[in-house]
Amino acid sequence: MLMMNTDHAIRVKRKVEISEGPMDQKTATTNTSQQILDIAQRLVQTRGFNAFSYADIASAMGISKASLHYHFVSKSELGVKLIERYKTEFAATLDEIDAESANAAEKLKRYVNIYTEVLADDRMCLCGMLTAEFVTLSKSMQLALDAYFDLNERWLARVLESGLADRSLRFEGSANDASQYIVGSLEGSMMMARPHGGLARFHAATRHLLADFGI
Amino acid sequence: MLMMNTDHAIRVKRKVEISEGPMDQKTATTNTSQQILDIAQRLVQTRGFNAFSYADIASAMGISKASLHYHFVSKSELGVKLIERYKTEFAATLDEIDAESANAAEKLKRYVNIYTEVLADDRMCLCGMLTAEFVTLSKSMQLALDAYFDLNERWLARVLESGLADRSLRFEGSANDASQYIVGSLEGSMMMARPHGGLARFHAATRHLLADFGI
DNA sequence: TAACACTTACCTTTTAGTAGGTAACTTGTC
DNA sequence: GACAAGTTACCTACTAAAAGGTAAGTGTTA
Repeated sequence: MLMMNTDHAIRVKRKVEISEGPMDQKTATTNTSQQILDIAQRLVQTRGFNAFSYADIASAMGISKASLHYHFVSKSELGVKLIERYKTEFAATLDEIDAESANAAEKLKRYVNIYTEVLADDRMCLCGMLTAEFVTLSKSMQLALDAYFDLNERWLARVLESGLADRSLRFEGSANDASQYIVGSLEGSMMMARPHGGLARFHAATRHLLADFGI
Repeated sequence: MLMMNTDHAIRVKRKVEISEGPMDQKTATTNTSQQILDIAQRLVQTRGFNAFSYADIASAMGISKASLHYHFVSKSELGVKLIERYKTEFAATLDEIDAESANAAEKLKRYVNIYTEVLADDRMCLCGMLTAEFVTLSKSMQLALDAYFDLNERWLARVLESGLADRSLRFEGSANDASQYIVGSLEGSMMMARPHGGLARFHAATRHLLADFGI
């Protein structure tokens, strides 16, 4: 059995964080780390966390496995960073949507569109994929995932409540239940569509879902 | 990278199928094979196909890994048998529902209830879990999965059409699209509920979904 | 005697992770 | 401005454990 990824591999070596070092060195570090995250993310989104290895990333980047361990001590740490980066980007997009949308209905449509674009790139939602593997992940990855979905569902619930107020949305039951229903539906439709039906299937599903909220 | 499970390990040894052998021996074989499938199924439903090994099953059953290979030559073959058995059981349940239900709405409610019971046992749908891992599975497992979902969606589409006729269901769009929407929603809600929200979350989701079909 | 349902004892490959080293660069001190 | 000391971002070479799988044998049963 792939045991739960341990968290006790606490980083002892020097940090690679943003320092007062000169610009080009900092950028170099950032680039490599970001590139590792980019490749790892695509692997998780297409294959899952338990179906890729450091060797895959190493060969894709043309560097050694040991270098990967320099940037991310353990696979579990890499996983946590992956989720946190994804969440941060997501939060920024949600802020953008909040700033630019005329009403709640438009916000919801744009939210759904985030998923559509991920699927159009032939990927599963990072955190949806990880949720399927949840029990096999380290505690720290599980906590990071919880935080990601809390963010999503709290944002959605706020949008839904404001949709009742501005009369751009219609639905029954609590905004909390509805937001969880939306996330579940989108993740599931995405997961099913990737191997069977593709974007067309997903579009049909989102039309159905949005219609259910009066859009 | 965990490579796609190869299918070229064609079974050369004697088959373990239902034969003209004496009853108790046949039963013994069947029992062991079924027990292997039972344990493997629970492992896939809780952890995923890429997160368990023959060693896990062996230790759970108290037999050797080699014995498992006697019953199922490769992990891929075990996977295919798992999906086929699941599909057969599912088909039998759908027949039962067809035979016993007064109208389409009742059929749909009982269909949803199948998922609820799986989740109540703390499992994900076998085929939903495998769908998340789809691209990492062998061609033969992928084909078996396709067949499973075809069965589901065709049955659902028939129920939905008859629901329009007997006026027990209401929905917009094609029955095909709607049936795919239902499957996606259920799989996704189930996947999300297992680590976060549990049965209560899933119940809220199914209430929402069924309401969407006029129930 | 032949099939069945197992066993022990291996095999190869892959896994995550470690030890120790090095070249290039930055930094602080004189 | 020279130079030692430290930092960064890598490397080769390794490890132990686990993965899926195989070869060859054994006891039981019909």
